[in-house]
Amino acid sequence: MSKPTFYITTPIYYPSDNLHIGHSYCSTAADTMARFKKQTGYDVFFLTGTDEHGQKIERKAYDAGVTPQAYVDHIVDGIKKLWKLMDVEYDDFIRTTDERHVKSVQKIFKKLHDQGDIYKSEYEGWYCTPCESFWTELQLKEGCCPDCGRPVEKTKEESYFFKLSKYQDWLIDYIKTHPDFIQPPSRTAEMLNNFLIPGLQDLCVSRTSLKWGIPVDFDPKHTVYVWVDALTNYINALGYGSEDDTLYQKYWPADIHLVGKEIVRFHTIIWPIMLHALGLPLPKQVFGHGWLVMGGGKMSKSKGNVVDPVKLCERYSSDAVRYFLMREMPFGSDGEFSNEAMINRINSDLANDLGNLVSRSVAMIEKYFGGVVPAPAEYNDLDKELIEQAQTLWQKVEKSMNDLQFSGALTEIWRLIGKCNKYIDLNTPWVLAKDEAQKPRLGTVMYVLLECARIVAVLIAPTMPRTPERIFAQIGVTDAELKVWDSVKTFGGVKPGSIVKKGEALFPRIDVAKELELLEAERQAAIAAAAKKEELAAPADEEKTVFTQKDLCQFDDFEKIQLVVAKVLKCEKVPKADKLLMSTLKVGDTERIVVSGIAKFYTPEEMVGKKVVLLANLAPRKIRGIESHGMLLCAANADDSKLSLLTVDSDMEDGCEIG
RNA sequence: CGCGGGAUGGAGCAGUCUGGCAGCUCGUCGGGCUCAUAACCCGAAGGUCGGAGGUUCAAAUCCUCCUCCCGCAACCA
Repeated sequence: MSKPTFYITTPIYYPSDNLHIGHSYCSTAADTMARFKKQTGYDVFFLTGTDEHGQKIERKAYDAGVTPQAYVDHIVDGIKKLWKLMDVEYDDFIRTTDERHVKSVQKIFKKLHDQGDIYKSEYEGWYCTPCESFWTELQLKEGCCPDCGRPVEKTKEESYFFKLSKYQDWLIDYIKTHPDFIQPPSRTAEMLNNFLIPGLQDLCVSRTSLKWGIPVDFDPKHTVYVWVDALTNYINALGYGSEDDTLYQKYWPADIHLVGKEIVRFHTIIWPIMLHALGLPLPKQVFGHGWLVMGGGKMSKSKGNVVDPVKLCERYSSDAVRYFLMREMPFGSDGEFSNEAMINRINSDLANDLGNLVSRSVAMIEKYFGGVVPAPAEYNDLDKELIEQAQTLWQKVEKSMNDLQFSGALTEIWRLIGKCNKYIDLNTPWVLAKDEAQKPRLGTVMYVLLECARIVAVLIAPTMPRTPERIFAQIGVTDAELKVWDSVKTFGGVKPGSIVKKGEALFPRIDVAKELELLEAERQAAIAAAAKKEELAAPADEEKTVFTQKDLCQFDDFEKIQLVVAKVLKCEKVPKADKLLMSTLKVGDTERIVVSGIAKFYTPEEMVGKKVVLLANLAPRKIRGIESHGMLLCAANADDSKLSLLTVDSDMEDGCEIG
């Protein structure tokens, strides 16, 4: 007797900054799906939340002069307001700083440890100072930090590791035998070829350098690193492992984890293995959706192309924004976001097609029938064709929605709307109205239109939660049973005799030119603001760039280092490497090849002739197959966004020693 | 030859699996209508389906090669 359950999640967002339209996109999709499932009779649980730990937030909070907790509290506040504004109605919002989550993470960590899937590394490891990250020998890429690529130091710092490698074959098998697990299917090949088949490495799951996180309770100097912390939110929110796990029992495994394509990897490799190790069932599906791109590029603050969903919703209504997001691009592939595209969508689909259809239908009933819905007389072929389309529409919508093809579902609905507008023209009610004898025919036409409007209102509800009621109010539908899913399977729900009432335009037409101008002005202002902020932040950052002096070094040690002036004779890009330049250097009477990761900052042409500083006696190393003999000294800021080669102040011959 | 995805009228996309008159939305132009939010309806113009070759009665679709774009990965002594 109980309804089937449906558990859907969004990723837990990282609250280091306010969310942008890309996050809204994902949450709107999840919400639309959740609403659709509720509408079609499922017992739905919709989870979203925030992933609040980690270095970046610690730093942001420090910069803002507040505690990390206070910092995330503030951002989370804004996120919850955004979801409210966008009618994203989640059943639970989990924060990784929640007590329930922290406790459960500790338990899970311990369990995995006790059963031997998490082990403490007994070997010396490698530490990347800028990243404050600890890596195993295996994780290193060419002997460098796999995150930032900078040199690492040998340290004895211990760390816990999760045995991913142990379950690799099982996972490959699982993915191959469950073709629906990773969606869209193209992602499956990506995961298998890039990560699984080459082989997994054990995963570092604790850090001793990280303070803002969940402590490993049985070894408190360790902090749980992101994986176990973030991914387990999906079961922790349901009370897994707690005294009351009824929700877990009821809803797990999840039906869909909706994630951005950039994190498909974590959800289809690390998370399944973690669950499997815990002896738990896997989510039925991980769906990687595409990104909203703007002007061809990813959104970024400095480009000034970050779109603020709050502004859009305030200006155009959340239903309009939701409609645009769900309609504009097929779910799963990337889509272009532009103000123009959005406004055009709103104008043509919502104002012209839907809004105007309701408006003209209601206006005619008021005009010709005093606002009282007429009873239909006999249906002719024209009517029957439209009716047939209207009462079978739900089947197409249902199919598309179940495949997460929101765009397809909406396209089908709008096909009916288009047909209705045409139906009006074919029947020319204004002509019928002039002939009293045609009154029954006129009534039939009006009735059919109104009923179609009702069906449309019901079907768009998951995507546009507010609009249906506004339509119902105008077309005089008050009975609750005429607003539910089953009511669209038979034509004829609207009751003759009910009263229609023309209201405000559902979606007022937008003046495109004017609006674009306004938005552009705002965008420019945003860029200026971002630039200004950066300017202000830059000096402050420098002050705060933590300069930690390393252990003292004796003169003897320094003597080991041989720095010389070198002249760049030739320079070319290393093929198939974005960042590498290969330079031929003249050092006195010798020549040598050095490979450097500076291609983003210098072109080969401008390198030629430069007098640079070379660390000459560095042990040679192969980089991308080329043996590099030494290292060009550079100054670089923390995030590598700025870099400058060291040169000598006045012209010195190559080969001169520096010291 | 690291792994994927993509290239289709001016714009954005579908169609490709399973070959059969090249389709949708927006825009442009012309017409119709007057119920409606200058909205709606009809019609037209506009594409050698990224390039070259091949298979076939027939190719956007299948095969081979090539070019360009986008992710991921790699790369940072």
